[in-house]
Amino acid sequence: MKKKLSAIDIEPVSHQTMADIVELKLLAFLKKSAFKPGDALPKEIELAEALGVSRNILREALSRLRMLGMVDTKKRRGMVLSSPDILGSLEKVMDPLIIDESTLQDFFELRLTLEMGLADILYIRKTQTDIDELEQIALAEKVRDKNDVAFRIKCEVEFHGKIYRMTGNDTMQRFQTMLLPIFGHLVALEKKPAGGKVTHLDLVNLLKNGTREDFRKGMREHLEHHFNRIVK
Amino acid sequence: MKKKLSAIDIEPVSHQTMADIVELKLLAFLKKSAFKPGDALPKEIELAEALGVSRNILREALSRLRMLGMVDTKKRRGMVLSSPDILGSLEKVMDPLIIDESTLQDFFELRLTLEMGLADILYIRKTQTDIDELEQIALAEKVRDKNDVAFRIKCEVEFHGKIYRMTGNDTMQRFQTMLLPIFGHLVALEKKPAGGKVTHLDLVNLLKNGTREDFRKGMREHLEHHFNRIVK
DNA sequence: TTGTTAATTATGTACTACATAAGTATATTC
DNA sequence: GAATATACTTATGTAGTACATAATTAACAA
Repeated sequence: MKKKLSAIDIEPVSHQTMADIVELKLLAFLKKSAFKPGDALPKEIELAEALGVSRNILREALSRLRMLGMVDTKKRRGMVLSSPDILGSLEKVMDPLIIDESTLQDFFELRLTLEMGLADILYIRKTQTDIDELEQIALAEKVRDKNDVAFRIKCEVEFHGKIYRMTGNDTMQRFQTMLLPIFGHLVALEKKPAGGKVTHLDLVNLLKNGTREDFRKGMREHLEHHFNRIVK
Repeated sequence: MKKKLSAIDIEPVSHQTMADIVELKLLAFLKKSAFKPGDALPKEIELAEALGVSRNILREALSRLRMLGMVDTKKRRGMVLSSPDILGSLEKVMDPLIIDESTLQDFFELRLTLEMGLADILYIRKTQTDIDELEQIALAEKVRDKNDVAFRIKCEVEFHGKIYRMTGNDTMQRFQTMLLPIFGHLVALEKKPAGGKVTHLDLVNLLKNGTREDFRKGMREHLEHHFNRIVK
């Protein structure tokens, strides 16, 4: 899905700032030095002197690492390396209005790909309790007018969200939650509601009685109209 | 895959720093104010005054947004909003040694899920040229000793990497590249090589002559020993 | 041992000063 | 008067100093 945004596709000269360089050096330092989460790091003044920059600059770089969750600082105690919150930074920039079109499309496809690949893990981890809950969600959809757009979207989010939760994979679930706005943004551009032939309730029944591949085929048909958006 | 790392699973008091707050305010400001990429932003001093913080703090927050690729700054010209490099920040923290065990496992599963879901997009976008190239890669594997670990890993990376490229989805491809170290890290812990029954060459043939579902089943068997790692 | 107080110290914040690069205006030349 | 050269202006980039704040340690008292 490469897309040239301008006729002159040339990279501007990289004017790296000191903070950029220090950031990279710190990242390399942390990874290379075999620090483990919890290990204490040198204090700011020492680092600044070692790097030959002002404390200001060092703090700009550290501030970035702090945002990534790579280091944790407390007063007097100093800095310690910590396990970064991988998806945290992703969540911050996930805004359909800011992300460019082609990347949006990429994430749309990524989401569909995940949805099609879920069956395997789902059939390893699914429990009767989960299936019952999923059925409740699917049943709840029928009580209201299907022309109520907000309600329909809410049902979609709830149902597919539950499926992701059923994988027992927190990261996957968070990832899906992040992709929701993008999905909504793109789908909102569509003309008509266009639900697939296979309903949520059908999927629940497949999950109950069908094989992994039955479920996957059902999911594919359920998502059919989304796949139609993908161009060659 | 939730996992308690310590007996005392309690969240430490959140002592937000000014930079944290300013960062959040800026993010909200940028998203809410309906800025579009390319739009000029207020200058540092004005922003600092408006927020009631020193220029130092503001710059720490701005530095974070710059790292995310959300804003771009040039001297004298000021700051402009830009389309962030979504995966850029992810790449920085993707280090198997730093990420905690349960998240590593999550990403491992995420990768398998993607791999199983690829068939759909692959069958939309595949071209004869791509299939030929993939076949070349698969054929090249047979010329060398299969006990050469480094070579085997190289083949794996090349083959699966090519498949991701064939989706035409840059984001997906970058994502997969990021996941490679994690995959390697976890697989390195395994005792024996343990290749699946379905070889790369088999997959190529399925791609040539088989249906989407044929290919997917082949992929499943190819990854079978990885799926065995997934516990209930 | 427990609780209180004081000293210590590394991070957090503010402010000032100046360097640098990129526009803008002015002057010079033909 | 148009083109070039020069000086000026301005917003970001970097450095340095000063002090506030909170957490740790040490000393002391109950």
